[in-house]
Amino acid sequence: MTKKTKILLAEDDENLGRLLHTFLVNKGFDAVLAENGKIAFRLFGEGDIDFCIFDVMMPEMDGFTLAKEIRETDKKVPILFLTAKSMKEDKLEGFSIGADDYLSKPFSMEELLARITAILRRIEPHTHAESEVLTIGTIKYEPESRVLHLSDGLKKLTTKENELLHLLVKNENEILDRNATLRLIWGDDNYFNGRSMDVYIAKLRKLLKEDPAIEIMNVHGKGFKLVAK
Amino acid sequence: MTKKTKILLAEDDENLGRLLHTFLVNKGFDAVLAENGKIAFRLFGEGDIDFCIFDVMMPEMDGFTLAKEIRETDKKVPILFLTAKSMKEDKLEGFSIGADDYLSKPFSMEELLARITAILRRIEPHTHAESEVLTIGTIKYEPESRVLHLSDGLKKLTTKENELLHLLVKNENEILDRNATLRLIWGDDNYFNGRSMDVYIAKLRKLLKEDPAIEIMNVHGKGFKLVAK
DNA sequence: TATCGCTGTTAAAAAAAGTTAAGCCCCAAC
DNA sequence: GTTGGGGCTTAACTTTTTTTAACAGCGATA
Repeated sequence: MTKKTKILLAEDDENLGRLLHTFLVNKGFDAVLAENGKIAFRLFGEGDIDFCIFDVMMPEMDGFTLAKEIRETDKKVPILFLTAKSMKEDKLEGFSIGADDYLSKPFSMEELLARITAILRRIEPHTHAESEVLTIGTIKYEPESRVLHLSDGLKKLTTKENELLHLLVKNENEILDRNATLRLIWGDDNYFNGRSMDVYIAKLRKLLKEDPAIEIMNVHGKGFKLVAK
Repeated sequence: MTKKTKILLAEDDENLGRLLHTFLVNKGFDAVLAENGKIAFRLFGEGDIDFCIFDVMMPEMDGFTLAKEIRETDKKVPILFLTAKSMKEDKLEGFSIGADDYLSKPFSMEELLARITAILRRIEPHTHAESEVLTIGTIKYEPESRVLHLSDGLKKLTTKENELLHLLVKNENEILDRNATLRLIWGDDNYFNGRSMDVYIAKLRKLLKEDPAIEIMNVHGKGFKLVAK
């Protein structure tokens, strides 16, 4: 049994939001509805989102800004924008951010479904995570169940350990921006959260120490980078 | 080891061109710089180009004409345009030709890099990890893991040491422009960053001292040049 | 050769990150 | 309601990395 595709839906119009949510759940998706961009960003940080549908115009944080923030730490998750009308400017801006598709209101539910399935089909099959098992060097890691397979048994990670490690692994060999990570996991990139993050980096290094090929390296003033030779 | 992505860069502004070229090479791409559209077109005919970045306004042959010519024989190679300012007309014309993205000057290097990787991700599943081992004289150097193999053991380089050395090695026997390097690594070519760079040059000289054939020589008023006799 | 800007070098200061432990808060068990 | 443990944050201290300062030497140019 494969895991359901989890869709993050950001729509401020209450009626449309509920309608979409119900439709998606009916079609077999696991959908979460956020009423504005800020809430959506927080939800993205928590859950394991497979797909995004963002209304462009929303209060608090618009769809484009939201997408930009998310792209700081996740370069792959598909994003589909909903625009109020056929706006060429918006389309251009959206595609440059890394949008996967567009839908101009009004649209039919069937059309939306067609776009979603089309995007999901052309993405690597393993991307819709079905209790995925990742590999860090020689160590197995299951982000869903927050378990690390160490030589002396299983290690159950805490929420923060898991969120940080998952981000590092997803961005393997790339710099994980310090402030973007803080905003995503801690909600704010202030000094103390930064120190907290450093403490977690130390924890993770200790856990991953058993494979000497794994290194969480610091990039001074920028962030951290996970490399496994 | 995977083949590097070869980028054709057409930019008539010499400073920007070199900066872009250096940046792209530093980021692990195989980049070729053309100073106008005609030269770029000839280069495209010779090498097998994986990616194009064209300035819209250039002498001899502008970016759009160049793209049209190339699209005659190649419908797939990604093309990213650089526009002088946010020009809506140009954007529309470019997309109709088959542009993949746009960037309006001024833009940040990081933004450019983000766009390129976003497009490459769409085109083909791409492998980023390539653990290259470079050689400076008799000294082995691994820029990815920031390690220098010295006679008295491994030396882990700091972020800045590594960035600077990597640039020097990639430009071996060529002058590494002082200001371009400063903008690339330090983000700004002001006086203090310049002094900081000089300090790092001194550090690197000390590290590489064990091979007398290696020299980081100064080119007064221009920059530095790494030579290994 | 006098001068001024550029570079070489070392040391001190400042900023960022590594580490360990103490403190706090929430929640569940008693 | 109290207690205790787990998880996270804050604190304190250390180390590393980077920047700034200070001074000496060098190079081009008048």
